[in-house]
Amino acid sequence: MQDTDIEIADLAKALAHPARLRILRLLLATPGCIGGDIVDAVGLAQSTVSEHLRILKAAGVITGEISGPRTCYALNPAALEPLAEFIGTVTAPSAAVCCMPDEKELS
Amino acid sequence: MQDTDIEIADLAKALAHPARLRILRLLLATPGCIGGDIVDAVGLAQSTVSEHLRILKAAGVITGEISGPRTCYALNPAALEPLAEFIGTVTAPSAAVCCMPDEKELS
DNA sequence: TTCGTCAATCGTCGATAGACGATAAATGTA
DNA sequence: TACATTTATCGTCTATCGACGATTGACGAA
Repeated sequence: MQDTDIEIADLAKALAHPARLRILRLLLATPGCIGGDIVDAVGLAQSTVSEHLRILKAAGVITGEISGPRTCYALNPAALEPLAEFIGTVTAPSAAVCCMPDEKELS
Repeated sequence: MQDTDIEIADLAKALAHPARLRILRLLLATPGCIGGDIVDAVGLAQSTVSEHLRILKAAGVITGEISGPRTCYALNPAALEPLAEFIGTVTAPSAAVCCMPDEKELS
């Protein structure tokens, strides 16, 4: 259980910064893959953005493969699974696996 | 969008520590509410646990009301909503609001 | 009132995170 | 080859995190 908790904590840590959330939103909104456009979008220094990308990549949330002179970043949503499961466990009182639009509104 | 991101980042930060995840699991597994039992369960110093509880409470993830000489902690799952929504947005490629067990396995 | 218990706060310490500029490495192009 | 572009890494600085012991405050019990 504590191994899992460390993994989940690391995932949460990867999401625990507005700049990284912004990067994920960018990758989500961009059909292809983007490289240095991220730097302009988040408004931080190139080295800082590179560090955030490294953290996200280390957590497995994104993938980055070198494509010529630039790097192609893409989302890897599956990596968030453990964290999503934990939150689901906490938010779902006891029942409701899925597909149960009962009195719990899901906005 | 960045206000929301800051809020989500703060929530993620609250989850970004194994001890805090452990506390949440304890609160989830405990029917009533518990006080200092948490200290024994997580195996850290009382002041350290109190600090973790303060962080969770500041994020709104738990509530703590004083009940006589001790404090009664309880989960507040609704506070995780923004984070859950973000993760849902990322993990759901584009369609599939819910109730669509297609080729994406949901373990 | 006095004591014991429980939780919060304070002060301190080392470790980590976050930001930046400067530099280096890789690659396509002139 | 030489150059421009793009990204990663390094070094440095400040701020925050995480842990602890010690102290304080609140409350019930003797």
